Amino acid sequence: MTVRTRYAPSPTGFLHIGGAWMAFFNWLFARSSHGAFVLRVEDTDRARSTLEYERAILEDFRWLGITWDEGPDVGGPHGPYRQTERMHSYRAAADELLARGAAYHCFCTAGELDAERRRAEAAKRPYRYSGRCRSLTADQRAAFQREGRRPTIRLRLHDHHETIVVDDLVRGRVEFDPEHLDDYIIVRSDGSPLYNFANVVDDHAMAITHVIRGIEHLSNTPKQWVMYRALGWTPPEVAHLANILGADKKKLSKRTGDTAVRDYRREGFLPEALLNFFALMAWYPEENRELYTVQELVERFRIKDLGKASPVFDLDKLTWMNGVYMRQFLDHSPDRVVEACLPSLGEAGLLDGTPTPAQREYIGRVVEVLGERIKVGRDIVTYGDFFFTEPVVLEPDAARRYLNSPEIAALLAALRDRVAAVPSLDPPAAESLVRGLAEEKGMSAREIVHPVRVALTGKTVGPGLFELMALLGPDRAARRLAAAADHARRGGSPAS
RNA sequence: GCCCCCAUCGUCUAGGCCGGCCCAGGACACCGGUCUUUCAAGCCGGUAACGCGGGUUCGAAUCCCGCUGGGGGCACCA
Repeated sequence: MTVRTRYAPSPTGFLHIGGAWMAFFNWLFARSSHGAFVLRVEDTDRARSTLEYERAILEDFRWLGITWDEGPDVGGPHGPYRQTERMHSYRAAADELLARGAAYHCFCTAGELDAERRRAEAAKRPYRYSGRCRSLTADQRAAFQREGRRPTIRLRLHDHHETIVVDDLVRGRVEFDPEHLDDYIIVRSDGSPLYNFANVVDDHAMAITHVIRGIEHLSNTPKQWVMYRALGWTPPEVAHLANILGADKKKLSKRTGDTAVRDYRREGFLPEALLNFFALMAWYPEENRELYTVQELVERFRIKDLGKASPVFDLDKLTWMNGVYMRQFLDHSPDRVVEACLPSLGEAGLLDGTPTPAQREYIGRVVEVLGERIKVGRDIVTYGDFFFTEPVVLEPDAARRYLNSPEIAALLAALRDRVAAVPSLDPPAAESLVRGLAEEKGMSAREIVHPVRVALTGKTVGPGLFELMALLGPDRAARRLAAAADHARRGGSPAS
């Protein structure tokens, strides 16, 4: 049997970390068993669904490297892949259910049902549909029809008395007493299908064999199982995963951090790191190891080894992991690091639009100088903004501490003259200029390095001083040293 | 209210099916030290957990029961 999995996003927003995580395991399972991964768009909620969101979600998946074999854009043998385009099959399945007597028309209005529900709540009884429309006569139906009532369609669970067993691939056998289920609505009065119905019909039509989904669906599963049976279909294998929690142990929300995949992309996280991290939130392939390539994950994945508890999204660990990948890319494909830094540069106003080849080259050199300091793309701004600003912005504390005396001013001015006198600078040249000056003045390198660093970068922390001087070049370095000398001469107070 | 799921360091987890190798291992974070012009990275070291209560057993993180805590479901939402 060929494994076929799916992820079914609703295009009502950007791709959420939780959704991407769930999709990832479905994808991983399909790939590890040489099966197919299907993307199905659940857009029956027409008020909130848009094509823009659909496109954005697809783009985020593509960026992550989660590829689909069938979907709304590429089509496939079981299409179409948007629920709004599949209304005919829901209609057909509903008719089939009606014909078999496994479903019936319900003429109760929303208001009437609401009243029923409220009564149950007031009596502290669990609400179950009363079943008033379960066995209407033709006359009664006609009467309701004449009143102008438009019926919904309900699945008949009433006759089902056996225990419903869900064999969850990660949780094992879970039993449900059918007495707690009621005849639930599968088609609205306007003829559109509800989630539990469309989902079953589509999974069957698309020959889905395995579904990995959120635990919130575990309680829905028995309802779906009854429908599969009524239709004479075989349900897929299922595995339910607990949801990702935020640092506050509550459901991941904007309050505790970014929730959209796109936010992480913008901040300069790498898809490789994200995928590796995703895996670890529910599954450790081997003991004592946390770094895996996607290929290794695909080779090792076993659905049974998935964890049952709710993982907390640990941003610190993701950041560490991203740093590991950044350092690897620094060696063999530094362009990937540059790529990850671009959005942050744009957002910080340090880069306008798409970089020219020359700008890209320069950014590449900045990345090289910043080196392993860049754990996330945005670090290029926190550590290296001065490579892109003119004049440099002095951090007040740093200037007060290191650019505060006439002696410093003289020192910086002296270095400025030496820097201005050379045609070009490479790191060794920069080093000998600085160390040479220190020696002549009888100072330690340390004493001169700090003020110079602040003069050139505005900060007390950053990349190696000589590398940074070389990249800045004699002109810019000289200008900054002169400005800083002025600043120091005034005793560290800002220019008026 | 009813039903379902879950429970090892602050966090992610290994181990639990086949009880002794676990006075619980790794990683992130944190704290020291080292390297060093700063920061980061690296290296060395450290703090830190089996939710509670009963069983079963010579022996329980591991098996059983109860409790507590957390999460989810009970829609003409998905």
